[in-house]
Amino acid sequence: MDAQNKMRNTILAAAEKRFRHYGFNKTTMAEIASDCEMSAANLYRFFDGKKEILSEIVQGLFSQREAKLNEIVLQSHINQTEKLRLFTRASLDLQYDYYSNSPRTSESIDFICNQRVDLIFSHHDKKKSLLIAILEEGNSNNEFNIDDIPTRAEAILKATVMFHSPSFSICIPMKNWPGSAMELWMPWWRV
Amino acid sequence: MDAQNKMRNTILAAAEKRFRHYGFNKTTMAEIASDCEMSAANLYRFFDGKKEILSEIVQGLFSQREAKLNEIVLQSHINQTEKLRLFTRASLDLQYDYYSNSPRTSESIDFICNQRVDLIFSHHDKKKSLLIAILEEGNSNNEFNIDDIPTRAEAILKATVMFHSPSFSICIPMKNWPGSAMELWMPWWRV
DNA sequence: ATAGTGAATAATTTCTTGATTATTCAGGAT
DNA sequence: ATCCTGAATAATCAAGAAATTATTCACTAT
Repeated sequence: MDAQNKMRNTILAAAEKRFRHYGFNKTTMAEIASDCEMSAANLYRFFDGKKEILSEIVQGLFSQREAKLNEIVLQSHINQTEKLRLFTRASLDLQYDYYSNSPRTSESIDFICNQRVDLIFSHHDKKKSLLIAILEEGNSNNEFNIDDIPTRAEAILKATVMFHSPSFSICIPMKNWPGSAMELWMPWWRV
Repeated sequence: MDAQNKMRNTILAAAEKRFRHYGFNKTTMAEIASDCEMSAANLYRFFDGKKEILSEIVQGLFSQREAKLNEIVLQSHINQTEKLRLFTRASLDLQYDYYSNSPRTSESIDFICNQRVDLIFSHHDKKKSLLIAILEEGNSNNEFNIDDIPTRAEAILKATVMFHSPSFSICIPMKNWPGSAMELWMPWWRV
C-alpha cells in the first residue's frame, strides 16, 4: 500500500472514531486533522471534504458487510434454507453490533439517508444479488421452487428490514427515493 | 348526536381537509375557524388546541381502519390463510388510499410520530390482537400449528410494515420508542 | 347559564446577524 | 516537483429580535 493510501486510511480511522463517538456534526475537520497530526488544509489533499470522508467510511463499512455475507453464500456444506437463515441473521447482527458501539451515529445516518441514499441503495442491490444467488442455488437443488427470483429476493429484504431496528436505515425521506411514486416502490401494487 | 358533537365533527372535517391539502404547520387555527364560520377562540370551546384536533383526526382514522380490518376477521366463509392474506392486503390498501389522496400529510405524520406515538402503538396493538384472533382460529382448525401466537403476530406486523411505504409511519425516532433498548424492541435478540 | 367574540398574552416560527467551521489558495519547506 | 501550512473566503450554525400564530380571558349577546 502506498503512502497516499496509508494516510487516507489513517484519516478515515480517525474520522470514524470521532463520528461514532461525538457525532458527525460535532466533529470538526480541525479535530480530525489534529488527531492525524496535520493541518485541516492538508486533509483536502486526500479527500474532497468532510462529507466525502463520511461517504468513504460508509462505503468501507458496507463492503466489509457485503464480504461477510458473501462468505456465507460461498459455504458449501450447508443447504440453502440454512444459508438463508444465516444470511438474514448475520445481516441483523452486523447492524446491531455497529450500532450498539456507536452512540452518536445517528447524525451520520441522517446525512447518508438525505444526501447519499445512493450508497444505501447500492448496498441493498449487493445484498439482493447475494440473496438471488442463494435462491437460484436452492431452485436448482429442488430445495426451493421459486417463480420470480428477483422479486422474491426483494421481498425478503423488505420483510426483514423492520427487524434491523425501529428507525435505523429505514428513515429515508420519501423525496430521496428514486422515483417517488408508490408504484415504483411497490411494482406489484394494484396489479 | 347533540349540537356539541355535530360542531366537533364539522371542525374535525374542516381541519382534516386543510391538514391533508396544505399540511399541519401551514394550517392556522384562524383558517380552520373561518372555514367553520366562527372565531378562532371559539374552537377552544370544542377542542384543547390544534394538536388535539390532529390527534382526534388520527384516532378517528385509526378506528375506521380497525373497524374495516375487524370485518375481515369476522367473515366466516373463508379460511384463516385467506383471511391473513386479505388482512395484510387491506392494511396496505387503506394506508395507500389515504396517503395518495393527502399530498401534504407528512407533517401530520411527523407530529404524531414525535408527540403522539402512543396513538400509533395502540393502533398497532389493536391490529396485533386482530391477527392473534386469526392465528388462534387457524390453530384450533389445524389450519396452522403455531407455538407462540403473540410473537408470531408481532412478527407478521413488523415483516409487512416495510411494504406499507418507504418512509411512512416507520420514521419514529428511536427516542420515542418505549424502552429505547434494542432488547426491548427485539425481545428475541441474542437469545 | 350558554354561545360567542375581540383583544391580550404566550408560544412558535422566521429573519438577521455574529460566530464557528469548512474549504480554498497562495506561498514556504523539502 | 511534492508536501504542507496559515491565512482568506465561503458556508453553516446559533443566538436573539421581530413577526406570526396559538391560546387564554374578560366581556357581550342571547
